[in-house]
Amino acid sequence: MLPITVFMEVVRILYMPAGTLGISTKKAENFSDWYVEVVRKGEFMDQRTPVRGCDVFMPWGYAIWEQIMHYADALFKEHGVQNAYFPTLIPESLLTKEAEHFEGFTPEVAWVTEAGDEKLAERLALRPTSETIMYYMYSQWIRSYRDLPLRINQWANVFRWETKATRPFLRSREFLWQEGHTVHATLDEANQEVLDMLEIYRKVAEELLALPVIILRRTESDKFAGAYYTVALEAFAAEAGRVIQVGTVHNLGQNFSRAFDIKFLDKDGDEKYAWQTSWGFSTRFIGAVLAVHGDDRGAVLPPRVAPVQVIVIPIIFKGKEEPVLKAAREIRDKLRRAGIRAEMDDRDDYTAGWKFNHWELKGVPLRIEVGPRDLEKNGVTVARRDTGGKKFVEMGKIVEHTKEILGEIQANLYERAKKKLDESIITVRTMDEAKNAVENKKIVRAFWCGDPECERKVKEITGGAEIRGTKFLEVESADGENCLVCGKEATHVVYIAKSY
RNA sequence: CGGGGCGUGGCUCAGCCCGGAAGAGCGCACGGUUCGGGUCCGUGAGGUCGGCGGUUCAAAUCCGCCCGCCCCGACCA
Repeated sequence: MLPITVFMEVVRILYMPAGTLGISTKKAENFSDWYVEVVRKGEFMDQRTPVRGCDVFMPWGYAIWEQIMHYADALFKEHGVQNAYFPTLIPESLLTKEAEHFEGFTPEVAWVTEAGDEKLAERLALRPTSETIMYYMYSQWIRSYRDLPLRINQWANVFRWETKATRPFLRSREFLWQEGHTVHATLDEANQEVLDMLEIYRKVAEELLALPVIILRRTESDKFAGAYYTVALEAFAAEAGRVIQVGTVHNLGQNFSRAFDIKFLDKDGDEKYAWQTSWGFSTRFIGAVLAVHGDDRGAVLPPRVAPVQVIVIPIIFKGKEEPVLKAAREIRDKLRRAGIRAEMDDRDDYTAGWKFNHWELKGVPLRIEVGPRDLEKNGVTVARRDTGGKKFVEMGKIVEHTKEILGEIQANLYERAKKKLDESIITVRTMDEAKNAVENKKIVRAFWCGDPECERKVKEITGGAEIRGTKFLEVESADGENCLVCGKEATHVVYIAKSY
């Protein structure tokens, strides 16, 4: 049984024309090419648009975003967050109000300068983020401590006019995201909000998307422009040796409330500036899912986020169509009634083998093959995407079995990625070791004195890797250790990696 | 912004050096055949050869300028 399967697989690969069908690049050999191919052949995104970096989220890619929105939105609302929508256009005078914020964003802001024949009196920015427009409104809404906490989220598009080459989902000029903006009476509350949001983001990453993350507090030089401090969640594309920031939570302190005059009358009768947080994740999450879980056959979607969890494929033989189609339809319907997102591919212009490959490219977690041979034995063949394993399942146990396997796949994808992440973190004490580890696609764990000059040297010496920050939820001690750059007493345990 | 490479049907590319009727594979349409890992056969549609200018009887091919894209550097929420 096994040797025949292996033999067939070898034959299949040998005769597969290069570059036309399936994924022609190996993930481990050329990650960048592999990634772009997965995105395109899986029909997640189309970059052949008239404006570079403003790409199309195709139905299959957008459906994943819908799943993410659905899941996260429920958690937000449970936490007391309300959705609203603010304008896309932000006048320059508003964007410049918080100096550090503006300086950070100005290199990548796209501007509207004309309308009809008229040149605008003031140019308008296509929002790169919405702190300024939202806080302009907040200052008009907030008067008393009774108005707090205020928690508003918006699902929106934003523009960041990157000069650098774009990568589908991971870096583009227009993308979709959610941005939450909260206002609190005290710093303690704002700090607690940061913790609460990190936990929600962790759930989205780890529990929905099966993406293990490291949660790091950004260095001063790397924090959000205008923030008091920034914490980010990093996923890890092992084959690329790069971390992917999939979510970020900022404690804004009072920087924006002072710039935008967000004041409230507190219980004690004193007028005070508010404490704020903002947090966001974007469609980059989708890129991280593809990059982390995908394999040499295409995308591998975690069941909880897969738009289609089970694809039922009837194996049609001439003259025997009816029983097979009928059984396939019944199985699909039964799965749907059990709350499973199931579809049937009964197109008669594609062969079964073609469909297997097609749905594997798209990353559907489970495939159920219904053919005459299966029906004779009163069952179906079930193939899982993560391991490639096939199994015969009796007709009466399909729903139960499907539920079980989908759960196993979800867990397996997380465990697999978690193992790769953990094994990739290497503690080093010298720059030579750090450089070497980065070149070997590792995440460096090292000790640092806190000097920005040493931070700059890390990037220079490693050829682009940066200090991504220190662990936020757990304290790691640097006692007795020395800075990997200057050798002085270390004060931080930091993580260093190349990133997307 | 500096260095290198590339622009030819939807996709991947050949043709260019050495000027002489725009090609292949895949995809697409139609007909048949097949369907348990990208079936096979036939017919067909589809291209301002990135743009402008020059040389020439004749330019995808040679020359100049411009535009776009990719890679390597510098910069970067």
